[in-house]
Amino acid sequence: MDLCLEKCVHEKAVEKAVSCLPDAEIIQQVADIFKALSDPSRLKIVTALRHQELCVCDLSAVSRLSDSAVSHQLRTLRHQKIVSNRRCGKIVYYRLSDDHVRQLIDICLHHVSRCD
Amino acid sequence: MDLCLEKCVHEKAVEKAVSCLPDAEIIQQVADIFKALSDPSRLKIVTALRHQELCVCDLSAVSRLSDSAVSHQLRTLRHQKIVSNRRCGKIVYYRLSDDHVRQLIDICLHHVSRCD
DNA sequence: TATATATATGAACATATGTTCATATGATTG
DNA sequence: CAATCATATGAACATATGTTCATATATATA
Repeated sequence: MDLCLEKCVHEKAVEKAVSCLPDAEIIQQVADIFKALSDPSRLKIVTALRHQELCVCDLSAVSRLSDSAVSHQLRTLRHQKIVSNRRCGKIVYYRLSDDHVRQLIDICLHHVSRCD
Repeated sequence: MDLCLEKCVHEKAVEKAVSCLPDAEIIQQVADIFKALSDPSRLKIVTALRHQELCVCDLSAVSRLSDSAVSHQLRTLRHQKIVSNRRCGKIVYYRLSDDHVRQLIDICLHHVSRCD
């Protein structure tokens, strides 16, 4: 362990950063949201849901993944409360839970498109 | 393989979603940005840099990670162009490259704090 | 009730990832 | 130039992750 606690160079700045840093729990929650969006398969699913709700089968077609793979990924997204669903007979429709997700994706798409 | 291509339920919606879906390359780039932010250690580093630049040693202190671990993570963040650096003698200062990153983190912090 | 369809889940496997430890590089100072 | 400090990197290891395949559940229909 070479934790830089005494030798640290900019004491004032470090103190400020430490005091502004969110709790470990909050950091973990934010990390979990980003993680949910960090896989291309899940990102395709979420992006496809930006403008409309779709069923699992639709999402398989759009993402070109197996139904099973989509279902597994939807579970992850559900657990992170990124998507919600409603059942209508045999069919389960998924939608984005929250507009924040839409914003995150839009910012990133903007970012990689260099439109700033 | 049980790709749902013929049986797909909502042809119109699927077509629309497919036509709106960004290229695989763009999806991958966006996923990479989210992935860079999906680890608590990297997220601590990036969050600490939200309001000021800090050197590696400072970042070790703030995040309570070893210098080596911080340096490895900074490399990842550098490769994703999330942070930039400047050298000043022995010391290397890191800062966020782009305001988009700040926005992403702010939205997520807002989101998990349920302030909507 | 039996069958079919849409979705969900568990186990297994291969691959990716984050940390540590050892060591290297680059810059300052004696 | 030698020593020291700040940072960077490579290898190794344990853990996490995404897909597939097999199977289960839930709903509709014959």
